Amino acid sequence: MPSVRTRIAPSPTGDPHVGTAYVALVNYCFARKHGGEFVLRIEDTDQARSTAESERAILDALHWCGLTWDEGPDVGGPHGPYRQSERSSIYREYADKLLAGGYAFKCFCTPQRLEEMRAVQRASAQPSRYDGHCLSYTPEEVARREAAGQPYVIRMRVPDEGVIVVDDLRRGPIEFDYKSVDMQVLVKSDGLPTYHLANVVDDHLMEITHVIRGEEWVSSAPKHLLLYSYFGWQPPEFVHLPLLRNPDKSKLSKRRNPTGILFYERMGYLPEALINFLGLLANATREGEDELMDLTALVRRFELEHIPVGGPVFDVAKLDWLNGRYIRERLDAASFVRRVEEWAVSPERLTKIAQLAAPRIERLSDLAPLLAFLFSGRLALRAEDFKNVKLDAPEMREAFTLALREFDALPAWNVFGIEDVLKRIAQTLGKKGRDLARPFYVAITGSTTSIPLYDSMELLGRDIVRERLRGALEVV
RNA sequence: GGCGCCAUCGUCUAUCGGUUAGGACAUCGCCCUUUCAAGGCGGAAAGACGGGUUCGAUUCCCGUUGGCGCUACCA
Repeated sequence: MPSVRTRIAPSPTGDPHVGTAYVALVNYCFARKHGGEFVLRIEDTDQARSTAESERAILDALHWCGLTWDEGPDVGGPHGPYRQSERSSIYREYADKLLAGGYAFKCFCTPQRLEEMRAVQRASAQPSRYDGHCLSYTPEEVARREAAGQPYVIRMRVPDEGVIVVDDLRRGPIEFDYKSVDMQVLVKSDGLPTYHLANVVDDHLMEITHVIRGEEWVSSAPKHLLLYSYFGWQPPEFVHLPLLRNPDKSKLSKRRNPTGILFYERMGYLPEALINFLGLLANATREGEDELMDLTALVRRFELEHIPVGGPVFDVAKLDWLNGRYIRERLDAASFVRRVEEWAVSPERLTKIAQLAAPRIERLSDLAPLLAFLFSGRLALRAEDFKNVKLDAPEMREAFTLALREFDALPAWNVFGIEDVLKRIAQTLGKKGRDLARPFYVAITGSTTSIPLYDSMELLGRDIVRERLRGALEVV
C-alpha cells in the first residue's frame, strides 16, 4: 500500500478558525490512521493580507488543539521550505514550463476590460470566463508589449469544448463543462503565484497523496486537475469536506458568530473537548458508542467513507456538554487545578493583570468584583446598565456596530490598535473619547469601575470582545 | 445570472429497497437530593414537494423547491 501524505494549508490572513482545525483534524486522522505523514504548509502568496502574527497564532492554535505535524515551517522536513512566500523561484520555473508548453499565456487585459467582459457575460446568461482576447497575440506582439513595460498576468489555457470529471473520493464523479471553467490567473502581475498554481506545484513536490480540503474548492478542482495533466503529473485523490455552518445554516462566519479557536480557549473550553466535538462532526458515533473520545480514539475509528457531505451546524450546546464531561470525568483534582491555573492565572497573564489591578484595590478581596468580567463568558447585561452614559441608544448601537466591524478588520489585537479604533469612532460620531468609552466599558466589563478599558479588551481577546459587543447590542 | 454541492427529529446523525425510522445534544416530565448541578428513568420530536422504477421506497432515477459554495491579479 502506498504511503499516505496529507496536508493542511492555512492562509495566515486572520485569527485561527475552527474550520481550519476541523480540516486539519481530518487530514491528521487520515494520515495517522494509515501510518502516513501529515504536513503543514503556509499559503501566504497574498502578500497584502498575510502576516507573521497570524501564522504564529494559527500554528499555536493547532498545537493547542493537540495536533502535530511531521513537516512544516516550524519543524522543517525534506520537502521545504513550507512557506509559499519562500518558494517563489519554484513557481516561476513551473509557470515558465507551462508557458513553453503552450498551456499558459501572458494576458495584458486591464481590470476594466475584464470587468466589462464579465458584465456582458452575466447579462447574457453566460458563465463568467476569460474570452481569450490575449490568446490571439503573436509572439512578437507579446514581446513588444512586455518590452514596453505593460503589466501582465499569466493565465492557464482551458479547452473550449468537452467536459472534465473530478473524482471526489466521497462524492463520486463530478462533471464540469470546460465552458464553465475559467482561464485562471496563475501568476499575478507582481510575479507571485495565485493559490491555484502554488497549491498544485506544492502538493506535487511535497508528494501529497490525498488532498482533503473544504467544499469551497470543488469548483476550482477542474483547474487543478488540468494543471496536473499539463505538467504530466499523477493527480492526488480529492476529498471535499462540508463547510461548518452557523445555526442559520449559512457558512460559519465570524461576522455573526465566534469562529476563532482563541475564542473557545478564552471561554474555557478544553482542547480535548473541541477536537472531540470536531471529530464527531467528521465521523459520527454508532449507536451505543460513547461520544467522549480522545484524539487517539478519533484516529483509530476514523473512516473517510463516513464523513458526511452535508454542511453541519456548529452546535455549541453539544460542545458545552462534551466540555462538561471532560471537566468532571477526565480531570482529577490535580489536573483540574493545573488547567484552571493555565487558563486563568498563567504567569504572563497574571503579571499583566496584577499591574493593572494592584493600584485600584485596598483589599485583595476587592479583586473578585473588579476582575470578574475577565473570567466570565457572556455578561448578563440589562438596558439599565447603560443608563448613565452620554450616548443615546441609537448612538450606542452605531458605535458598537462600527466597533464590531473595525475590530474584525484590525490586523493586530493590542491596546494601540484598539485605541485607534475607538478614537476613530468617537470622531465619526462627533463624540468625546471619554463619553464614548463609558458605554464600551459597560459592554465589556459589565460595570463602570474596573481596570483600564483598552487593556481589558486586549486581555479578553478579540473574539470575546466582539461577542460582548454583540451581547450589548441585544439590550441597548 | 452561470456552474457545482447538498436535503431524515430544533441540532449532529444511523438506515447500504421491506425497521414500531435507531442513537446523541437540546427540550419536557418523574426519581434521587439540604440548594444547584451531575446521575437514573421516561415523554414529545423527522424522511421538503411532485413524478417515475419496483410487489414494496427515507433509500434508486427525473423534476420542483430550498440551503450552501464558487463565479478576483483572496485563499
